[in-house]
Amino acid sequence: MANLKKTVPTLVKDPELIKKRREQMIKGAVRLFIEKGFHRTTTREIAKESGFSIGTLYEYIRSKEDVLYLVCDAIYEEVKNRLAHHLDTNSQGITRLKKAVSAYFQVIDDMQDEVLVMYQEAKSLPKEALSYVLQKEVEMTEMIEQVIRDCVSEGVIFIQDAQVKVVAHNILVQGHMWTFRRWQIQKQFSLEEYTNLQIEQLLQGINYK
Amino acid sequence: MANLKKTVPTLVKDPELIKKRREQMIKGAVRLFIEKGFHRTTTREIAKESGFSIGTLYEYIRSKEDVLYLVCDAIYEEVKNRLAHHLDTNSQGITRLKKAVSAYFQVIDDMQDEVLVMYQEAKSLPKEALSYVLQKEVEMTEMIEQVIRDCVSEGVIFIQDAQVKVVAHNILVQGHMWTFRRWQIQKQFSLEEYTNLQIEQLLQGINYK
Amino acid sequence: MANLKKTVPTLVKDPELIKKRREQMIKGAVRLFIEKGFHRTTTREIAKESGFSIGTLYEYIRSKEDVLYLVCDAIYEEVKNRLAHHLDTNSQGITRLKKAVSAYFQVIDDMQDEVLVMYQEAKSLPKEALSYVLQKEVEMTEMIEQVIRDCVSEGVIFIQDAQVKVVAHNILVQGHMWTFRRWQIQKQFSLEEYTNLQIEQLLQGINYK
Amino acid sequence: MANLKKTVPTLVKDPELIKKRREQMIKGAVRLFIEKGFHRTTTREIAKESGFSIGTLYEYIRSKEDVLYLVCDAIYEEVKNRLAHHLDTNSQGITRLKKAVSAYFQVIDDMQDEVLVMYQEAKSLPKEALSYVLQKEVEMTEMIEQVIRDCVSEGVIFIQDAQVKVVAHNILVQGHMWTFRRWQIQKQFSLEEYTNLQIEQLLQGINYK
DNA sequence: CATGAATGAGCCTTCATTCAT
DNA sequence: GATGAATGAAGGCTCATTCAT
Repeated sequence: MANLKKTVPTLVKDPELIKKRREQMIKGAVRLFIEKGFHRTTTREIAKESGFSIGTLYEYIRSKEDVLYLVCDAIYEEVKNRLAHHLDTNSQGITRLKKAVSAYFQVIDDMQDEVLVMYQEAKSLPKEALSYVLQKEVEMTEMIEQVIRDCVSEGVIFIQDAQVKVVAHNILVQGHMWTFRRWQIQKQFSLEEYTNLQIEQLLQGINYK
Repeated sequence: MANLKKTVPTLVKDPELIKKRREQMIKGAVRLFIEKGFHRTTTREIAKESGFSIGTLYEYIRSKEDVLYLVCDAIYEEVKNRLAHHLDTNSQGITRLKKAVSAYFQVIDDMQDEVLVMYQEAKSLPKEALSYVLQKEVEMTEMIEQVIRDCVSEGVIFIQDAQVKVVAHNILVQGHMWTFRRWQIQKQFSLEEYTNLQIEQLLQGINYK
Repeated sequence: MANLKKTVPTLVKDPELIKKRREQMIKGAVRLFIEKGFHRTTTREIAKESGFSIGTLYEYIRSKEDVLYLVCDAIYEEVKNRLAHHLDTNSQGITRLKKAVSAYFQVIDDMQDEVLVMYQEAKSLPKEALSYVLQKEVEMTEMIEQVIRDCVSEGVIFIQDAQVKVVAHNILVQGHMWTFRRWQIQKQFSLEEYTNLQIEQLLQGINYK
Repeated sequence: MANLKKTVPTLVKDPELIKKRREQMIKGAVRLFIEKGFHRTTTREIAKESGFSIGTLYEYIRSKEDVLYLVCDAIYEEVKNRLAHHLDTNSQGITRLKKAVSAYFQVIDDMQDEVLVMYQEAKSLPKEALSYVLQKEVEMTEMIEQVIRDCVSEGVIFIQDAQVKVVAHNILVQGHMWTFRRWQIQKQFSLEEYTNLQIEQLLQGINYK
């Protein structure tokens, strides 16, 4: 269950430089992937957008797929970090869950393009790299699950264990929805409205007889 | 808002033949796209898998993207038809909604691979073709919305209009979830369990203080 | 010990065409390999020299190494055929061996450039292809050995078995010498002189006390 | 016909250092060339195998081809030296020639890989460098020729002048044979057997009527 | 002197598309 | 209508060489 970070081999030795160059690279690649997708972006374009030559690009990666991995990894890391940061509340009771959902939706909204790219292109990752990335998804799910379980422990929510998982997945996916279906949803709702409606639905379900 | 079917130009006149060849083509292409994705599939492979030559393939389409359009269109049509077929019930009250959700999840489960392919590759469609396909998504949403509204009209559900939309989207996306997150979800739940849990959640929300 | 011909896969089906195109390709490639060696020759150059486009080249081979294999194979085949043709004599006694050596040296002289290329570049063949080619060398050796053995059977030569092998190898290699050391040898001797001297040496050795 | 040693320019002044670094370099390069050939070896690999950086490598050479020249030159020098050392006998008569051949074959056997590399890769040398190296080959031939001529002078061998040259070339090439055709010959004979058979053949030729 | 990051020309190969038969 | 050979733009990647530190 350990999830050692997969490291992409480099020809360059200086760790400082690696960090710097990869940041440039990721930034450039994300911009391009958002614009035209992974397959339609060439390595030459990535190099240029990153501010260095094609030769230099390949000093920091072995293959184009490495760029994708680096990009997906960075985006996940960013989302997770932001989320973790926002979850760090002292709220009590159901408020805690509400705030978590709000925070999560907010993070997704802030990183719409990145999230979109990641979910659309990750499938092009080589098998092993994909596993590493999917593991991150599992971790995200667990973070949300934990918030719910905390509420259960506190006695503010009464649901069976299986339902916890389903609800966690639902919340996650409702975040994705906000980006994937934005051409429909963001025309109809503001983020705040969307958040409120989803939280309401989450807590009360449909009010039926 | 018009939804005229976008037609792909052909060099061949005989409509019967067009229909036949395109069916072969779609069947072959879906198989390949499922296996290796749109970008990694070559037109030669599509022709071969379809049972005719590359030259013939290009008698029935203008570009590789046309194949993708035909495939996405066919899959949507199939999903919509199957769903429409299953919705055709005489159920009353909340049961009607429950059955709709069940039916929808069942359809998705039956067409997992196709649904997965469609949602993953549609983004590679040229702008205009993408619009046509997304329109189908809107229609699907409306079908679900209609079921909910019917319940509202019948007086078995009391929710505001905005919530109807959100719930419809949620249901749709929970269907996608069943395929997109199958590596997590299908390990944890059977389709029946998943369906029941989602319906329960949908109707009652979280049982909280 | 069977030596099935290794066939290079093609995208083209018409065997006539394959034969024709490959002949063009081999001819062009030999010319280039002679001029600048295998590694310094580009696939584009091969295509151009063969009279077709780079795309077409790759319809008839899978990799650059395939060209080298085709070239080596063709040269060996040519040398072997020519030699076999010339060996087809009715000579008796030692004359038979003399004629064989003459014929062989003549063939080598006629195909100097090709022979040179083949022996210099074959090492770049992938392992398996190299084996196929080396097998041809074995067959050549056996052809020469056979001529010697025939003389032994006829009772015109008396040498032990091991010596037969060594002599056969020597003859082969003295042929190669004529091309590999041409910058020295061909300055000093005409082919006829060289042939006579080698035959004399072969038969009598050094006349020593 | 002058045979001035071609010197490879350096950025470094200190002759001691140059000598030391080049020895490292040659040792490393030979190892790599034996393993994968000149063209498949990169300058980076050479630097690494030599124990210094790519930058340093280029302080001691101007181009990759310089490395090849240095390597070929060093190998030839080594072969020549070893041979000269072994020839330094006091033997008389035909024994002198026999010992020379034995010694030469022994040297070749000891340096198989190096000899193989040199003869296979020297062709990639730039024209001028190639001439320098070939000159070494001439010198080797002359060394052998001299041994034969000494025998002729001593009156133990009676052959015409032209034959002397041919025999010298034959001996040289029979040495190469031992490495180039090792996949055939070394399977059939030990070095001793091979040496004896070749000497026998050299002296007596084929015993024919 | 030594280092190693940067460069970019150039290589091999693929593949969507066309068109003569 | 069907076929498949031909095309060449374009892509991913390598590697000899340079030069600032």
